[in-house]
This record gives sequence, C-alpha cells and structure tokens, in this order.
Amino acid sequence: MAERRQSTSAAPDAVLRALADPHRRQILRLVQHAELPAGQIAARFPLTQQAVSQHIGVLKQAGLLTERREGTRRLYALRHESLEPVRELLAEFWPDALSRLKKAVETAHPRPSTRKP
Amino acid sequence: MAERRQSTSAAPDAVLRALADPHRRQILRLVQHAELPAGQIAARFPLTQQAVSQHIGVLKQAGLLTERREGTRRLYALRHESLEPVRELLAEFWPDALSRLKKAVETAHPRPSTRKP
DNA sequence: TACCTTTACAGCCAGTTACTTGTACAAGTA
DNA sequence: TACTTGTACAAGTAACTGGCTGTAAAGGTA
Repeated sequence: MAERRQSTSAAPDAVLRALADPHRRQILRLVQHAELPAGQIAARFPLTQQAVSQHIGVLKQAGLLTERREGTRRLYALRHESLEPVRELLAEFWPDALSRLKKAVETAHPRPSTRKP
Repeated sequence: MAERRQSTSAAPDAVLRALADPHRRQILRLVQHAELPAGQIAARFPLTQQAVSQHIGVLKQAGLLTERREGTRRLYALRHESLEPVRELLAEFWPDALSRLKKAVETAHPRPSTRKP
C-alpha cells in the first residue's frame, strides 16, 4: 500500500516526525534567518554535542536543513520550501485555515488593491 | 538519566506526532467531512480492529478527533481547529507560505472588500 | 610533523511505538 | 435469559527513538 506521491514533497512522514520534537523545532528557530555552525547550535542546548548532531541529522534527512561546509565547520540553515508538505496537509484538512491566514496576512501587510477582477 | 523532554509547549508535539503516520492521516481523510463509526474506519485498513482503535486513540488524545457515542457505536469526526498548532508552526517557520495561501484563496474565492479598519 | 578544533559515526541502553492476540464490557436482539 | 455486535482494554514483542560515552576523521595551526 502507501503509493508514492508525485508531488514535489516526498513523504510528509519524515518532515512531520522531525517537527514533532521541541529540540528540533528550537534548532529550526535558531537557523531560520541565518546560518549557524553545528557547534553554536549545540551550545544552546543542555545536551551533548553528539545528541544535537543527531537531531541535525534528522532535520537534514527530512530536507529541513541545508548544509554548507566551511573549513572544519558545517553551517546549517532552514530550507523553508521543505515545509511544503505541512502546507499541503493544512490545505487538505483545514481549508478554512487558509482564509484565516489570508486575514492575518492582510492585517499584517495591508496592500492597496491586489484583488482579482 | 536522560531527563525526558521538558516540553516548552507540549501542544504541538502530540498533534504533529499523530499526523506523522500515514494510517492516521488516512483515518482523518475518512472522517474529515462526515462522522464514521470505528468499525467502518477499521474496515478500510489491512490492520486489526484493535490496531486501528489504537490509532484512533492517538488521534483522539491529540485532540484531532471528536467522539460521539450512539448505542454501542462510537462515531468519530475530524476536529479541524485542532490543527491550529500546525498553522502556527507554518506561520512561524514559513511566513512566505502565508502569501502563497493568500493568493490561492483569492483565486479560489475572490471577495469584494473585506479589509479591517 | 604533532597538536587542536570541529564535527560526525558507532555502539549501548531505556523508553516508546505500532503492531499482534486475547479478553472484557456495553448495548441491542431473540 | 443467552447470544451477537461493536468497541476498547491488556499484555506481549520487534523495531524505533533519543539520549549517553567513546572515537575517528577532516581541516586548521605551531
């Protein structure tokens, strides 16, 4: 069973499972606006470097992180597009959320007139 | 040892973990538009009734399902609002997705004028 | 060269998950 | 009452997860 999706997103399983951990979400927060080396990420947690490295591995495998090597360091950053499966899931199960998001966007960044004729 | 997860906010964890399983997502698809008794849900899967019952339990515990008893049967339905943590997560990590959703909504349901004062 | 820094890999372990089979219980029906 | 149906609860198990410690490898620096 479990037929393959032909969407740009692979199985959403890995993405959702990766996101279902507070440590990993915190890692994403740290790298969502700028790259950070693994060591600096690890320093923010009450875990060993190795444990954080494993979390990074999970996020990387889910496609949520980009990795760039610079000398001995590895710089990580959030790959925003990889959240596409989450958006699809929301669109499928809670289409009403779309309009709520729409309102939120309009309130946050009101545009003069961007409506379709 | 290994101090267990000190959940910053345990809310999204249960929802995301519950959603990170294809069987459970399929259950949600079955009940997203209409109630269904547990037995009819179970009949759609190549699993035992008990296994599906456990999946339903996970979804219920995450707040994703409502339960209504009718005689010996228990009718389940998707509780859409429980996807709120998913929406929040998307808003936090992929704000650009909001405008993409906004466009999708505008294309689907163009409104005359519904702006906030 | 030797040493240090940065990071991942390997192996171990306890707790969790996703199943299974067996059973109990509540609510209809004969 | 006894029987059937619909469903959850209980206990067992293999595989997975998330932490740990120890170690190796890649790349700088003296």
